[in-house]
Amino acid sequence: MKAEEMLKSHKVRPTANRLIVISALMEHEHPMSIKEFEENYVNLDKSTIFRTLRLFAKHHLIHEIEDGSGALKYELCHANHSEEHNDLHPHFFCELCKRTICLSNVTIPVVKFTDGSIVHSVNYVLKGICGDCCRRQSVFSVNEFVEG
Amino acid sequence: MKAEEMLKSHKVRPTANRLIVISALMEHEHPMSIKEFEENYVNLDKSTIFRTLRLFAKHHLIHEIEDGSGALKYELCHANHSEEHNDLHPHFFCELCKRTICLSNVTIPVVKFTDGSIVHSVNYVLKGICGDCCRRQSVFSVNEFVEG
DNA sequence: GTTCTTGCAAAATATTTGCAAGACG
DNA sequence: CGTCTTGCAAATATTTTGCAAGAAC
Repeated sequence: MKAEEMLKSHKVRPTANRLIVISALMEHEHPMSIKEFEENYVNLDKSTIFRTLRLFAKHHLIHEIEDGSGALKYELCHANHSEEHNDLHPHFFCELCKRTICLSNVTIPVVKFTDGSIVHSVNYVLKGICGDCCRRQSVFSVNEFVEG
Repeated sequence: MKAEEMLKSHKVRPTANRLIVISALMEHEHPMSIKEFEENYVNLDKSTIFRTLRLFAKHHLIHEIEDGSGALKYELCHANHSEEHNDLHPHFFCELCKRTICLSNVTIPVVKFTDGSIVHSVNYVLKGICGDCCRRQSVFSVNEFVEG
């Protein structure tokens, strides 16, 4: 789906800025932080990015991911239906290369929940050292970089 | 276990401040933010709290929980062994009353992970409206959500 | 014209550090 | 003594808002 249709189908007016933001999210395969938008699209203002992403989230175009990096990350929602986030997957945050990786092949394990609570979203994040970093730094013992 | 033993057994020197912090964590059954410490223990300095908690986390006395409230939460680690966090459980963050509730009766579902990554920690947070708030506010229809 | 959107500045919130004084062993 | 710990102030980081100008309808 093209960027413009994407917005329209979620009842978001496709302004220039919004098209930039949604396109960026469609191109990148990893979740992006506000800072990342600022750095890569210099003419976008921080508060515009913030408000745009908040709007997108409200309209279920994107997910917010708290990966413990200190900054929220955002990624496209691939759910089939606009109101139902059925594309939830865990994320892995690498403490070395600071990347947040979608484990999109893994369905999020659902927790039984029976006390009348309403669940709006699920955030499942693993933290550690990713495979790439492990291999890259195999000269060091595992314990050395656990300690930082 | 008493506060002082707790610290000593994890090789943390039991200073007055640290005893206050660890005791607070032992008394409260819910995860606490730095702000909560500041407000409830006025003579504790913010940076002292911060450094104390960081130290505790490093020595596996506590867990850090990112519940999406904007501030990290901390709670006692009840794991059997000091190096192995086997007491991990999901948390539920209520968007209305802002409480973070431990679903301590639920074991965290483990994601298969096979590419050579090292997992240090797991953060599994559900967000929504807790049962108490739901009942209090009949505004929300129970059917609106994914009953898990 | 009215509403929506944006850019700029700045407030608000949270985390983190530098440094010197004090406590501890 | 030397090291660890603390309090204070301030830097940094991130999120969020106020407001007026501009764009869209």
